[in-house]
Amino acid sequence: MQITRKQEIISVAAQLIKEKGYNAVSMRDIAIAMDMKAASLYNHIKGKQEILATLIVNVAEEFTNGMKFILSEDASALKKIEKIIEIHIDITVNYSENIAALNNDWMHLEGDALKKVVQMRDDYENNFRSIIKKGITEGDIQPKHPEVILFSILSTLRTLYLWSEKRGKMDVNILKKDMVSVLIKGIV
Amino acid sequence: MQITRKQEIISVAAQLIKEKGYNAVSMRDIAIAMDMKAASLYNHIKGKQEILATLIVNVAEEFTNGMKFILSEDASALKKIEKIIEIHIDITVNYSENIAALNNDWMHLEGDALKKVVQMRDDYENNFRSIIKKGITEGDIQPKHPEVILFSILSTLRTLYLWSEKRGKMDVNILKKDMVSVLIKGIV
DNA sequence: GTCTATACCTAGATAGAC
DNA sequence: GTCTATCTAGGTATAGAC
Repeated sequence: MQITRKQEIISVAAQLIKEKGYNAVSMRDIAIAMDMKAASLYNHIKGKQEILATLIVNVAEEFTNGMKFILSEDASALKKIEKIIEIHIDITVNYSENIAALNNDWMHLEGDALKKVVQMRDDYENNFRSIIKKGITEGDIQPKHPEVILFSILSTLRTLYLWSEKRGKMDVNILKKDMVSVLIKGIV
Repeated sequence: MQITRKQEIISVAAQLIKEKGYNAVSMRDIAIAMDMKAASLYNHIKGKQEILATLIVNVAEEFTNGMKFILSEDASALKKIEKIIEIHIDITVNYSENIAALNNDWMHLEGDALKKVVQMRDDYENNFRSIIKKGITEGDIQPKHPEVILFSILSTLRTLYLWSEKRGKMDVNILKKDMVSVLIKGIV
């Protein structure tokens, strides 16, 4: 698997989009970072939208596949939540720029890509919510409002990408262990 | 305190910026939402930057004042963290659009406003970090990596604004109670 | 205080030479 | 595959009439 010029462009663009947001990055900015002219980009990609759609759909599918795997396993609700946390950390390590785009620029997607991503996101949240509710009825999880639990865990996991710089300083497995502990058992 | 036309413009712009982001909202968009022409906006504001700076600096100062109050109080680290959670919820209820701008568009600030906001943010995080560390040395808080604790709580609190629509369905005090419980004691 | 008109710039994208 | 040149649309902002 060698890197194509197209992948290179998308990768360079991803960095810029993570830092400034989709609308603040121009095709000329991307071209400068690639050391070429903006017009030349169009020999490799159809347009700016294709970059955004590729970044977001790719990582959204990672999460969807991860959730599919978790649902297929026979485990307690609590174990499944732990697994969700670990999957988020793993995906964040490999796709931090894509996650930034997914979090911050999904609303700038157009057409079918927008519909698809919104649908995947809804499905993901619904599956997560069901696992939490199951954990509550089974007595493994505190009977707090499920939305509060869902939201507090998910908001932490979704913004993990902001840590991608600091990540080098901390081993991924230690991060997983501490993060699982803090999110599940709290801090006291 | 009657609402000036300037405040009205900033308020209308804040809604749009929350939904689409600063760079995706044009002066023409704001003018249409105000039912006037773009040129007329300039009789009330200096430019688009002023809108962003007002939104972000105002809410950043709320957090700074909240933290100042907490630091002045004589309470345990754990009580102070509870208070921080409550303050975030209170500010989110009143400034959800401003928080969206602070979270997503702070990097589009220019000049002194940018410097000021970044400084306030750093100070806030440092104060929060110190409280967590104090709680750990005093034995009130689990000896997990302080950055993990800081990050997991703060990321949840910072994205609370995404709940502003659902908020109506849930009483603020119940939300506070559950959120404090989930973030402090965990979910098990 | 709002309007029309417009200046000036930068955006995404295409055409066609090399 | 990359370039120069260019098109068209839309951006922020100003000038000046009313």
